[in-house]
Amino acid sequence: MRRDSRLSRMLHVLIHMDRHYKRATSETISKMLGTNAVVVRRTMAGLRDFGYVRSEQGHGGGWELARDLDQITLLDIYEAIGKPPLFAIGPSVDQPECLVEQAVDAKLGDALKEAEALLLERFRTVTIADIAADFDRRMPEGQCNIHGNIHAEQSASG
Amino acid sequence: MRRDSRLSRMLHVLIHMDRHYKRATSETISKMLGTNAVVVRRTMAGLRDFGYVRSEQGHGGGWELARDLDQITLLDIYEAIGKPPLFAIGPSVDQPECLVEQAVDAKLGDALKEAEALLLERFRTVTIADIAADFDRRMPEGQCNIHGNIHAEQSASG
DNA sequence: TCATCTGTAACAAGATAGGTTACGTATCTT
DNA sequence: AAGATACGTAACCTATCTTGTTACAGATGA
Repeated sequence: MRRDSRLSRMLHVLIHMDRHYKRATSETISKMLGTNAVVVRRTMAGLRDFGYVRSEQGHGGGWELARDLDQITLLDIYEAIGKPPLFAIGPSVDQPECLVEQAVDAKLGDALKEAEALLLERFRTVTIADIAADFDRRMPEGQCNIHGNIHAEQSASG
Repeated sequence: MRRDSRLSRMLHVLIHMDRHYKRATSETISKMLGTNAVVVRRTMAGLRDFGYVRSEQGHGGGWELARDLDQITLLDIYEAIGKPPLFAIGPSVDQPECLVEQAVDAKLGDALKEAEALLLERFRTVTIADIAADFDRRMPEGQCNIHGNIHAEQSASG
């Protein structure tokens, strides 16, 4: 299985929604992400449940932001997509009876917990608006439209 | 697939080899780990290549430690098993042309790199002997034999 | 009524660690 | 020399999880 890219994808989408779309259909978003509309609905369902976006059914419907980007942290989105596992490594069994194995897992678990705490702390203190600001700094003048067109073209060709 | 448990398993084995066996066959080790002899050979091949263990073929052969446990760090073993991915999350594509996506991945990548650096630093400063010492502290007096018998029984029943 | 959207179920694809079988080769014992 | 014991490795299957895809039901607006 490839690595879980839901967090990255959702951040990507939310910034585009803020900058380039007032309301976007799952189809439009799927073109942005290079994926499928069902995948978009599936992943964004969590964000809707947590109140970060709204969805409207039927003709003229789609997705829109329900909160300003400076009011949403990476941790919020991580939780909204269901707090998927952060680490690819771990113990072999959950509750080993072997005391050596317990000692190994405890030591390894300590290191992982530390790293996880650091990662989640970063997630907690970074808002999506912070990332959008990074984008503004990266973007050469007048590149906004060109950039927007990347996705527009994908949308047209799809 | 469940999480990669090779690091945990190898640490577990090395401590047992130090404490309970001077030389162990893949079959014996596989019983310890609740797995298969081929899996053991496959995983321990990396440790052999890095000089942490030796293997002897043929009658009377098996695996033995080639270095003291206080001379092997968790980082050593992590590298010996091929530095498998530490994180289960990551970007969707490797080199996105979208500048928003680049900004997202950069910010996310910074947080992940920090967490990875912390984790590897812990791996670097902890020796397997440190874990074995933790085991000694956990182990009530006289439990060593009982503990050893857990694996001995598994070996006998297999 | 019909086209447009979301909501979901169901299932296939892809990736990777782990499990299993099979067989080659080395080594010790007899 | 023969046989038993063990490692080395290829080949293939399994399990698990994200992602991709198809199909269809329900909601909404023209």
